[in-house]
Amino acid sequence: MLTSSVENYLKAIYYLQHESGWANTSAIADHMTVANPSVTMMLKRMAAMQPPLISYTPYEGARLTPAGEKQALEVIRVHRLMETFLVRVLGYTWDEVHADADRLEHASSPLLIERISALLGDPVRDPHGEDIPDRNGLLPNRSELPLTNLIAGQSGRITRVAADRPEILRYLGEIGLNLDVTVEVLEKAPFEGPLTVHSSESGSDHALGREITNRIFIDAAH
Amino acid sequence: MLTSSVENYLKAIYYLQHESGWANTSAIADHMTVANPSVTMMLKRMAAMQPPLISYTPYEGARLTPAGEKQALEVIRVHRLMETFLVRVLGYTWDEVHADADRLEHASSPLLIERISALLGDPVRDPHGEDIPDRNGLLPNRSELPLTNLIAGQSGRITRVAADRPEILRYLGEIGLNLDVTVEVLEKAPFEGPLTVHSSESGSDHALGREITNRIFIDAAH
DNA sequence: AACCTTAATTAGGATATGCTAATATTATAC
DNA sequence: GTATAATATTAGCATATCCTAATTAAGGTT
Repeated sequence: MLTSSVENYLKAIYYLQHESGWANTSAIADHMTVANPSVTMMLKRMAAMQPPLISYTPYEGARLTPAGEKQALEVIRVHRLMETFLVRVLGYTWDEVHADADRLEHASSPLLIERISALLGDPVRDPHGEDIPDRNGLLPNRSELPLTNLIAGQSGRITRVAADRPEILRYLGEIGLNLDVTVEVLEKAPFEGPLTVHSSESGSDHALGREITNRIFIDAAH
Repeated sequence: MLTSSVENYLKAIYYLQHESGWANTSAIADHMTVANPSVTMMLKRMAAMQPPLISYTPYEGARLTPAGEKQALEVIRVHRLMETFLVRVLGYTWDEVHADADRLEHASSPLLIERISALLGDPVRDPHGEDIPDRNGLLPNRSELPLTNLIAGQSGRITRVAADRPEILRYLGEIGLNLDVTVEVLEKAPFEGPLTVHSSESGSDHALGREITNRIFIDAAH
């Protein structure tokens, strides 16, 4: 069985690899709030495991092997199931779930995971709209685009909010930007400036910087 | 914050102290399936903590300080809440809960604990009939006696089953010896021999050794 | 092509937890 | 009251994970 630490590295590498195709030492260190040498050590260990979880090229970085990706998807499945459970069963808000899910994900037996999934009706989306891998690690293909990509006058349904900081999630919830809400872009300031959007839920308008609108995703199926 | 390891030692010391008034090195080592020297080391560390969790006398053993007892009761509270949750919400049987609760108890935030307790209606008894300490670590006083102490012809309600091994719990469940079931002692063999008991739940009779009947408790309020 | 910057690695150490083998202490038995 | 058995501790070592400081490698500049 993998240690929690290894599971956390797997998650980090998975995310970085899916953002930029490659996970280098500093990026992992940043993502995990850990010093660089700790990452180097761990990458070597993970590459030396039987079977190897990553392939590692010094001075370049790491990529998940198929075995590593399978494990990473399992951890992500549990994390997202836990977040869903915390919101749906225990009444957490979407900004409260992350830290607790992070701990629970390392303390879950296969039985617990199955029971939680069944209790929730085998959910496919967590409280932030992230896909929940199924038992086999399969993710649905979705078509969505960042809110930033809409032009003024366009509107769409929020399918995912990939904000990492709880404060941002709380703020978005407060101004009515929740999952499945329809938003309309009223104005898009030039020079990479903010977007002014209207929430159908709250009925109010708000200006949002692009660091945020890049992380709010809209159904592209229209 | 305490590590899981320290939390486990606290639990072990608490149990041993309540069984025999004192927790010595070997007993702790046995209870935790760990080598003796590991225990000695840990006891020293726990006695040196600020505030000390135990008082430790070399070659004698350990006792919880008030601070240690408070922490131990908190861990036990979480453990028993988790067991209750696993049974009531996730449909575990009483023999399946222990290992999972053992891991979850170390991964629970204060918020999680409060929410679970509230969801369950602040339960006071876990699936084995063990008392759940309240938020302040207080335990109700109960009057109960081991099934062994009944004489032939007496009957009573099962209030607690302190069997540690899951196989025993499973067996007891199968023959209808569950919490709150009324049992009658039909026969009590001499020379510390087995008791033959009748379960009102299953309607069947079974002979049980005293290692088991010592761990089944009956309401003494009658 | 030598130089500099940035990023990554190695060197050396710390902490928490476990182990086995060797030693010391306490308790028991004559 | 000494010898022995049972129990506990110390010594020495291992692993997983983290750290800081020093060194090395890679990539871009002149």
